Amino acid sequence: MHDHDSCIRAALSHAESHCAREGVQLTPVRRRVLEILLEEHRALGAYEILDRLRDEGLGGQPPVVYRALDFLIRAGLVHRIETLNAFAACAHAGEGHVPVFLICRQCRHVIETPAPAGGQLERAAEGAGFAIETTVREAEGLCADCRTAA
Amino acid sequence: MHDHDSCIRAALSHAESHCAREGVQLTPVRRRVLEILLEEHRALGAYEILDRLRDEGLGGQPPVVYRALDFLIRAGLVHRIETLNAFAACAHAGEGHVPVFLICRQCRHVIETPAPAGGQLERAAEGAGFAIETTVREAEGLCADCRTAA
DNA sequence: GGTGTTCTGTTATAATATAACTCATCCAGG
DNA sequence: CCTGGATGAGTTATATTATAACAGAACACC
Ligand SMILES: [Zn+2]
Ligand SMILES: [Zn+2]
Ligand SMILES: [Zn+2]
Ligand SMILES: [Zn+2]
Repeated sequence: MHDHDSCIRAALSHAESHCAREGVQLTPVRRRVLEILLEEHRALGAYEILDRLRDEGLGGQPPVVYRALDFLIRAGLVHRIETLNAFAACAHAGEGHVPVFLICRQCRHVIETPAPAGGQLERAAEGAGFAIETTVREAEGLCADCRTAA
Repeated sequence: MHDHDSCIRAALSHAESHCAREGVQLTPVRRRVLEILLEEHRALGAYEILDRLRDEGLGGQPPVVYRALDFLIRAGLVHRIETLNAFAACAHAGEGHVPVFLICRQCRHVIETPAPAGGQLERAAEGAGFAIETTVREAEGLCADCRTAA
């Protein structure tokens, strides 16, 4: 099993030092959005996050949460999952990785696996003279638990 | 340069024989959606396609175009580009490939490159005991033309 | 001619995302 | 001090993307 409390603390402290180093602000809204994603430990839609914020009296309109997510994504602390139109806290913040996501269509869990750069996308881009800026690598299927359950 | 007329004809004839083989119908709406995507030779949003259909008196409501797109995607004739929430005719229909997309953020062109199976996604999945059903591989950046222009 | 199947038409609405403007705060330069 | 720029939050309204739900046409099979 996984020590979720210490995993959250580590991620938050990484976020703090990252923001301090970059000279940007981890404001209460931004910090709370990151905490929510870390606590849930799964991908949440922007409006799910917004509902949580609203319950806590912290910014009741969509732009608030979308701006916070933009910030966290630019900082590399959160990833957007294109396949789900959802967002998840990075599970390997600060490790210099390309994110690869495995999304279970049954239990909806998202596994972020660390991967080195230099896969098919990079090779394809090189062949075409294309300069990559960001990449999306996502797979949908059945996770190990759901496979054994079935 | 690229002989677009013959490329469209080839793709349509592949679509016809594929549907005949599978015993499914390439109806007028479905065929026209595929033609539009082939003619444009780029990624179109569902509502852009819908506007074109409407002009031709062929199905004026969103469900019509979304249903046609579902069909064409299931048939492997069209791909959904997750990064753009858009759709593009497959440039390698019938060649048994995993789609890899290079999306230029400047000219919005989408390059579909053929790629073999067995990249990072598959390796990551194997390590996690995850059974892949579909994959998304997309990169955003600058295409060769836009790089030389800049 | 009934009966199941497939496809389309239509209305309404859900879910996701952004534009545009306002206001508060902080802080460096004068 | 006080002021002008920068940053971030609040708010209203709206744009964009996608689906639910149900009705009717067309056809195929028995
Ligand atoms: Zn990550
Ligand atoms: Zn699962
Ligand atoms: Zn393809
Ligand atoms: Zn370009």
